Amino acid sequence: MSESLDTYLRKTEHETSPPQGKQSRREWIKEKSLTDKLSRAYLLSATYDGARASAVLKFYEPSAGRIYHWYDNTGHKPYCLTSLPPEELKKIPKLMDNEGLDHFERVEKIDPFENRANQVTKIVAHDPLSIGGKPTGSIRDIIPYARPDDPALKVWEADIKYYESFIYDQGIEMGMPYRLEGGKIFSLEDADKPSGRLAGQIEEIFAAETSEFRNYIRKWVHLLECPVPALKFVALDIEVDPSEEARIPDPTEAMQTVTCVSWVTSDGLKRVVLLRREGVEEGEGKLPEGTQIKYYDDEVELLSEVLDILASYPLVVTFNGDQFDLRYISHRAQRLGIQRDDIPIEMGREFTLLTYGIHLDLYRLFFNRSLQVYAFDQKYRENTLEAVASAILGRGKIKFDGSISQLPYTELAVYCLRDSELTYGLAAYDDHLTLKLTIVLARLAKMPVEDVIRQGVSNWIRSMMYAEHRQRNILIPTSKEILERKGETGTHAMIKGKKYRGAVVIEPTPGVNFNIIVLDFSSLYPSIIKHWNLSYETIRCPHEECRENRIPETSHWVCRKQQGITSLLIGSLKDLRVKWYKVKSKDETFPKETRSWYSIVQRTLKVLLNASYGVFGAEHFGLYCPPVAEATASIGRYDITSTIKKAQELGISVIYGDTDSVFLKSPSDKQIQQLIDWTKEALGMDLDVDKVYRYAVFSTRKKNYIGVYPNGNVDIKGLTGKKRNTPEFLKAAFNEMIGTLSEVKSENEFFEAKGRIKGIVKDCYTKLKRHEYSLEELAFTVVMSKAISSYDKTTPQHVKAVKVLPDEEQRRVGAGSVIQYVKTKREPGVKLAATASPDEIDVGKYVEHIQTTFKQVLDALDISFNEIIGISKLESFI
DNA sequence: GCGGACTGCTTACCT
DNA sequence: ACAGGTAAGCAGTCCGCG
Repeated sequence: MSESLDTYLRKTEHETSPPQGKQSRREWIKEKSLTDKLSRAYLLSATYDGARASAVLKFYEPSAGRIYHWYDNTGHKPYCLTSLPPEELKKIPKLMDNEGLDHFERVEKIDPFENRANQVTKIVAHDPLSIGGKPTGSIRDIIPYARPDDPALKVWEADIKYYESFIYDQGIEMGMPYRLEGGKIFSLEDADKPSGRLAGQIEEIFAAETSEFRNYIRKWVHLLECPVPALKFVALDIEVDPSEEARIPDPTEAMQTVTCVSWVTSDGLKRVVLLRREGVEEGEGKLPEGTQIKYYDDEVELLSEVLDILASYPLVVTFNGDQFDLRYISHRAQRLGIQRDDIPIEMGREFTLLTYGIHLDLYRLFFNRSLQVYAFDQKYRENTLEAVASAILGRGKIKFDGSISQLPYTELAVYCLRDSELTYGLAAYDDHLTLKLTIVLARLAKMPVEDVIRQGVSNWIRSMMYAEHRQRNILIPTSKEILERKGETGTHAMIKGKKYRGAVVIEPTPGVNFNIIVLDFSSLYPSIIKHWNLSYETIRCPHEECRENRIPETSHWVCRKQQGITSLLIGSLKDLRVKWYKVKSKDETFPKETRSWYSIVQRTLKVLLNASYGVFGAEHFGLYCPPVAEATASIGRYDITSTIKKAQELGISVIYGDTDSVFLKSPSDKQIQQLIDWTKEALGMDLDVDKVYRYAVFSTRKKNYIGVYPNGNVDIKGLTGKKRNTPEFLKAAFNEMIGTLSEVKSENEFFEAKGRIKGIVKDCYTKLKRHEYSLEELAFTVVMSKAISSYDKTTPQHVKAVKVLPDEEQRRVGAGSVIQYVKTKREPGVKLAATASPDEIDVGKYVEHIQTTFKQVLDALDISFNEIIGISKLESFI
């Protein structure tokens, strides 16, 4: 063992490998991770251990920075539910002969549709796979097969992962602190109750709500007020010799040598290990100060050190480690003869997990669309380490020319270490925002952090709702059952192929308008879900007397007798966000750390709330219920249309509106207040002043406008000049025009501004004609959303540009690649920017692009594009 | 054989 | 594997045109 390795192993305070020859490392890890006493440890993960046939919880103990495993000893077992009584089940030989079957139990469950208790049979098994998951002979498949003609036969809750079932049944609080003693775990809820003053304040805010609603608020507050400890973690990255072909190494084959591995830890260590190879030069790369570097002659020894790290850190963070780094390490180690049982990596089909600690693949987290948009404010557009890190950390990967196999040692080390540093930065920046956000989601979704990071918003909401059902002893219905009872949709979508009609967009009034007030319904859809008691069980409820409680513009009605689960869950989360976390995150009387925590909480809630309506219209969602989605959208249309009508009655002119907003032209304070009061009274909805524009510019196009704030800041929505595929020369000219507009303070100043804008457009046109723009400036930048071969219906321009490349170069362009191309005169009309020359450019096409980009604004200013161009044509003659 | 009207595909955006 | 609505540009098809 090297000296430097010894240094950091002392820091981790426990050994990483078993005594020589005693037992396999994975078994040894499991034993070493057991404890019978912990005063405070945070539950981060759960899984199922097949060998021990029980659920395992993984706790993080902050003072030692260690993970401890707790094996369930409560006797909880996998099960599913069925409508068949035990005596009928006993008549099914295949079931009775099933080796996994343990026993039957008669249990009472509340039927969510009828809201009454029912007897069902619980089929308990020895192991999860016997319930469902075996290719043939799983219990969940045997039962319906045995009774094919029985339409009333039902099997429920058979497709929930076992550890999820365990979490839900036991009310396990993911992400929360626990005490462990005498083999039992105890929630530390009393120690973490918000201070009396705070709890009192929150109680006061919700005093008018029902006691059921207030109970939900208390549950959320308990989960969301509890702080997150500092986490010890390592970020890791590997490099592989691409050797002969310049293809991406295959992690399941793992044919190529691992040449370099680097890692950066939360306790300040930076280390690079390199493999000595023939003909590689030392190099002149400069590693950051304090970086440890070690050369190995033997790849097995190098990998052993890496496996030690993976066996000793509680949290391992990678960027694409699921698909590449950890997978490659595992297969490579096996290929080189290391025993499978000595590799502390657990491989699934899509995930790669760790035997000891927890692996978080940040690629999957940053790839999540909901988080990208709502948690990270669309700061990055592509899902590469380079793009995400540059946007968030302001620092990108190391660039070099040629192949990675040609890099000298120190250059390779610097390159590899940078990737680890960036990955580390993505986990650590902004006071560990990424990790905290993950833990908040784990608490709300009742899901292990590893699953949170790898799954989408529909699974978070599914898990949150399933847990709620189990806690209230409500039977979780199957998707099929919901669909049969509640049916499909009835409205007609505007877009072909969509299931139902969505939001309305108001035709804008073209032109420039000063003093624009934008009002919007705060959290429109969650508010509707709360106010209208929407949920899969309450919509189209079985009660005759509820049928008159109609949803506008649809044939749906909603229950008046029973409070809907979705309505309660989403309603309480929404109110808590709006009335507590959002306001208090800006309250200067709170300490800075509290405000920053509140800001993370409110952003996380926003992610969940924004998706809460959409999931009901998503077929793969566990509680898919199209009428709920359709009703929500329909009420939204009703609310905004009647608000606009009311505004007009009040004498306010409405310039524009989209989904949940109305743009009003110079309304008086009194008029605004009247409208707000009316929506509260008539619709039960909160309408707020969202933005005030000094002036706004509209063309005839929807979802297209410029809004200038009193301080000169500018909102640009939907305009071509802002889109990321627009060539730089157009973006630059467009921004120049925006700069001019931001300085306009009154209608009088517009005259001069128009003159300057004409100048900007004309200048852009002239420069184009004179070939003064470089190819980079002229390039369109388009993301290829799928593999080249999948473009079988049409061949878009960016694909055309790639298709002229030789095959081996084409193969390197896959889904997610960014293509830069210019438009050329000769067939096929496009060429990659890097391969084109300035004289091939199709100037005429580019003039059309100048026109569309600026027309969106010129129209509103009453300026004609041709007039501008005409002038310049005249000048070019002189 | 060619051009205009049309539909469909694709990307990027808005709420 | 949240949803639907809009803009823009191009690809591909159909039809009329003696």
